[in-house]
Amino acid sequence: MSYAFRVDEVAGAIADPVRRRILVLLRDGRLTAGELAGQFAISRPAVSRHLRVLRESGLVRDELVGRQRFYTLDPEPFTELVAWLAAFVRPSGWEHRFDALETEVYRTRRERRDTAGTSRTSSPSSTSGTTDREEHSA
Amino acid sequence: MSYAFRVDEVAGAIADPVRRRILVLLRDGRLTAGELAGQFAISRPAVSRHLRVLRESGLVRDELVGRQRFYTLDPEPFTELVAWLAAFVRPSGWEHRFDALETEVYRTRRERRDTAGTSRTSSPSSTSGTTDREEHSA
DNA sequence: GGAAAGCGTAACTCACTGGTTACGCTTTCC
DNA sequence: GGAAAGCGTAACCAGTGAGTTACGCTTTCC
Repeated sequence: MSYAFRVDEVAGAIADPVRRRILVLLRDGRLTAGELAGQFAISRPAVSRHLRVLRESGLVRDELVGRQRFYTLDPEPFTELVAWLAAFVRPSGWEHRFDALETEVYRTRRERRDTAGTSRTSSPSSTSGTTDREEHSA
Repeated sequence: MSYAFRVDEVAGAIADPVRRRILVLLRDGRLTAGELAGQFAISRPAVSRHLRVLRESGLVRDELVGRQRFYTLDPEPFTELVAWLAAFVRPSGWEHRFDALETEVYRTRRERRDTAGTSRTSSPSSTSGTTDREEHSA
């Protein structure tokens, strides 16, 4: 028990390249909806909806300031997903170490708060690779 | 640079509840396609295609034995995804620790090999939750 | 050798997702 | 007060993804 409840939403949110790039952009500090949209070739409403998905999955938080809306990362869902993944990677007895990490993360999260940026540029990423199976095509 | 290349495929694969449950089932040891399909209410070909997605994302490996096909977990993509996620969670300077963990994981992975199971039962999981945003609906 | 078991694939349907344009609401500024 | 800025939402459309049934191939077993 414990983890693996919002995993569905969080994994789904992360599964999109645009949303992943939004998250990466937000890693350096908070940005407005307009600043984020400016980084993409797609329309502003499209980005707006991606932001909604990220909001609903809890990965970002929004704050309305005047007529602009600032978006910030919320590391908690990341932690949850990592926790779920850890069960597939841990050598058994891993979770203890993870919990320790989690504690530390929560601590330093506050320290990182209010470290806001304004406008920055970016660089695209994300590629794909092909796989071939062992026994399958043999 | 380093990680974040197969992230798209892996995240997409994990975003589906059926596939996640397959992974959970496989955590206790290898299972045949039929044994896996037997755990779901959906048709066998549907499960078969989920298995293909998991194969192509590298999360599982298959081995043909006679007329049955055994599926096994491959922890490596999990590790890659965790590495990508770590950048959002780490207190800075985290990656070193992660690399250490990764090393350890690879070591113990081999030890876990050949620990095959045959037939088991299961229990469903996965739920969802609603979120409400701070400033948004205010 | 032929029936049955075990799986994957093909063809098709239906729902969802991501994109676009049009629009409306709130805040700023002259 | 009215124009412009900043964003979200609605309505619509095309592509994708997950499910189904039908089918074909290989291996086992009598």
